[in-house]
Amino acid sequence: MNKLNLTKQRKVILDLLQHSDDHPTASEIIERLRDQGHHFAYGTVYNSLKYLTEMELIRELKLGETASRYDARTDDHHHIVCKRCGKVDEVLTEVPAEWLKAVEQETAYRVDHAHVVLEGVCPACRIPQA
Amino acid sequence: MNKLNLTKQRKVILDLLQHSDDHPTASEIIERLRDQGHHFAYGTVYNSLKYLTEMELIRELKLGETASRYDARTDDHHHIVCKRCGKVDEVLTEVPAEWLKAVEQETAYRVDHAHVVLEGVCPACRIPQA
DNA sequence: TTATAATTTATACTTAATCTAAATACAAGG
DNA sequence: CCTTGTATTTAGATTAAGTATAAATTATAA
Ligand SMILES: [Mn+2]
Ligand SMILES: [Mn+2]
Ligand SMILES: [Zn+2]
Ligand SMILES: [Zn+2]
Repeated sequence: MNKLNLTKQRKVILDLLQHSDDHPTASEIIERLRDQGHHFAYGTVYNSLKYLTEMELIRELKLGETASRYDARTDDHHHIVCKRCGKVDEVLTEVPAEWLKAVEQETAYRVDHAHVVLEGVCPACRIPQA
Repeated sequence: MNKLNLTKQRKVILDLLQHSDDHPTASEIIERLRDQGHHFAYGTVYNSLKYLTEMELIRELKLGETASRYDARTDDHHHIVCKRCGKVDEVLTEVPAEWLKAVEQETAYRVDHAHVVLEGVCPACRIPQA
């Protein structure tokens, strides 16, 4: 409920994410900041990512890799990972509500949220190689 | 394709998992082994879990927590995590095949596998407190 | 038995992420 | 403009999960 405090560092990091077309990890973000001439402290990048996530300006993705990825897309959606090249793409097709109902029936949980991580092979990796 | 080599350590760990009704992490497994009087090296537990996973006798679960969990249930299924108490329960209801088809259409990926991690509140945590 | 390969063990190391304490920036109030 | 309190950044230390290494042990096979 607090008012947003976008420091220079937080703004730069948010901007970087909003102009990325992928889902970078913290260390990829640090690399890109370096490339842009910024030298924020390691901890600042983590703090900023946490702050932006709490403010719901970005989302933290845990896709089962060692490091979290970050996403400026904040609407509910899923992700698919290419098992060959590691590319992470968006999945906007929504999980059917009846399925969630069925899960509530089965488990007796109240279901708040579902995140699907799909694994597959991306179009580029499927092209036959010479 | 190699024949199974279940050493004493691997057997004990597999047995422990098969008799667990939850989804313990590696360090929880190490604790329980201690309680049973076993003192396997730290690395042996990790190696055994990796071996058993590769042999498909158990499955490694990455539910977005800091540590992997392990599951002796090897048929395809999903998981729901209670946001209050952290309990992890099984979800056997299968994701509709049409949904997977729709994702293939949307992304142009070939989809091999989908793992859903649901978040909700378990029945016990929903009981009104005094 | 002796040689060979696989596994376990103890320990060192890596990586992602958090914590800490000092330095810096920022927002009011006077 | 100056002073004071609060929030943030910084650099570096620390934690936690997991991996790597090399010596010791165990199992397999000639
Ligand atoms: Mn996304
Ligand atoms: Mn399970
Ligand atoms: Zn690919
Ligand atoms: Zn609960």
